[in-house]
Amino acid sequence: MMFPDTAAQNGPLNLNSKDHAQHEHSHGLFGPPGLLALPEPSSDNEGRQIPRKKQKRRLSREPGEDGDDRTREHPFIVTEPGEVARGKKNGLDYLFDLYEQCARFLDEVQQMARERGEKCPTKVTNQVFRHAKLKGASYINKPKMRHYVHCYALHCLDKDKSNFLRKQFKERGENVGAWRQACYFPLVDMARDNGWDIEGVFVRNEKLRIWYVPTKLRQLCHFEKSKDSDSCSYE
Amino acid sequence: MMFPDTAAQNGPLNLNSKDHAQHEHSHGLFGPPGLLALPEPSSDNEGRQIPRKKQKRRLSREPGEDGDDRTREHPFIVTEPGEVARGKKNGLDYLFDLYEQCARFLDEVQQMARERGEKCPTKVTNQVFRHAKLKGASYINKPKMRHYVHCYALHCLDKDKSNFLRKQFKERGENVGAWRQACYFPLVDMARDNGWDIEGVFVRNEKLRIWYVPTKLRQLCHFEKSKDSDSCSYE
DNA sequence: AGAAGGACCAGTGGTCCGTA
DNA sequence: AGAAGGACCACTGGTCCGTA
Repeated sequence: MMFPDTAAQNGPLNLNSKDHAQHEHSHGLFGPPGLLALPEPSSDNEGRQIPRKKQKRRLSREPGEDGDDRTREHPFIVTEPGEVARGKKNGLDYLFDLYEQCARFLDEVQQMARERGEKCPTKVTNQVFRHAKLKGASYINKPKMRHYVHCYALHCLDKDKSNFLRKQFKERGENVGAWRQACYFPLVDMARDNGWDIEGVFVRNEKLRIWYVPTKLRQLCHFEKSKDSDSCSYE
Repeated sequence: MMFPDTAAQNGPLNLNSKDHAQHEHSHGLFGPPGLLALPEPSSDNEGRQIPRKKQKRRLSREPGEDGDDRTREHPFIVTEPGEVARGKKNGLDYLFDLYEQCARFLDEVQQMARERGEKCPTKVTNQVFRHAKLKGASYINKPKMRHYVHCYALHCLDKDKSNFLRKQFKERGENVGAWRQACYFPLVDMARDNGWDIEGVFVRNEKLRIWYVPTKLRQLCHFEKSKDSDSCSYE
């Protein structure tokens, strides 16, 4: 498949450093203008638009459209480690595996960026989610992954506590939302033990490094911290 | 000056962790909903909008407006180290000082972010430029700073070569644009010496770390690299 | 002509809320 | 009701080009 308009018509690719090895700064730099002109980047840049005109998003599906009928993912339920969710449900091991998949997709995006000399993301960005979708992982999406990041964080940072929490909440018959809320608190404790540097807690962990610290978690840490120092000043 | 609408009406600040110190996970977590509700962040967030409705930018100044007549900064000329530009010109020492000022403004922004528990920028972002303007440094702006980043980079990474280039280009009577172009090549050489990791070259330098690698420089490195490996495969 | 910077814009991080 | 995720939006990084 060819797109003549994008494939051809690159500006002059005269990087002009054939004599770049010669001594000092005589890089043929004083030639004609257009000297440092660079060709367009490869252009098949992971589905990103080539610019020109904001696109309109279509609103909800018209009834009567063909519709490839992508049904939603099954909701998560609280499962203990190793337990497979039965019925139209997904378990937490599966949830955490999604995070590992994202890490792999990020690796691929980084690899591609490096090959192309483009800036290389260090985090799971929109680009990574786009790439995942393109690679067929349609079950991965940004709101979901962001929603449970801190649960994954606990899983990475203290597997025992994470596993214990899962068992506990499963026994009590709590729903996913309750378990998710509960995951914040052990993390706040860990932040306290690390001088309230929750960012650092994330960055220092090999697997967590690539995930943004969730706003709510950062705020929780902030308020706990100010409470701590308040009571301190009354001692 | 008070803005009652923004200052009052914060949501319920029931972080509700008064019993946070008690054993294990009984953090009062099973109380009423709204439990993890957090108050609005401090809101005087460096001129950022409080959301709701995209704002229109005014186009160029109507003739006949009062106009505080902020004239443009004087253009830069190539000066040698220590030389003060005369006439309506600015010298390169002044240019480089602008970068140091930005670093200080970034420090301030980081300090504020940490106090407020907000995410803390590691680079000179829009927020930093906004802060600089707010603090009266109206002579600092993003396009200018981005334009000369690689010149500052050379100044940071190899002061001798940078100074030499300045003297050389001043002698030859070259204009700022020519000097600016010339600054790319020593940097490409440095990238080569560092396995083409220009990102790393920036990040490893204390002062450069906070500046984004300019697109053009990254591209230059990329094309030089592919040229190198091409000729290598023919040996 | 050479240069400074207001203004623009594709895309991002973040998350609300119509949906199932 | 609880949960999944399309869609939205303030803002960002990036830089063009009307301006002086």
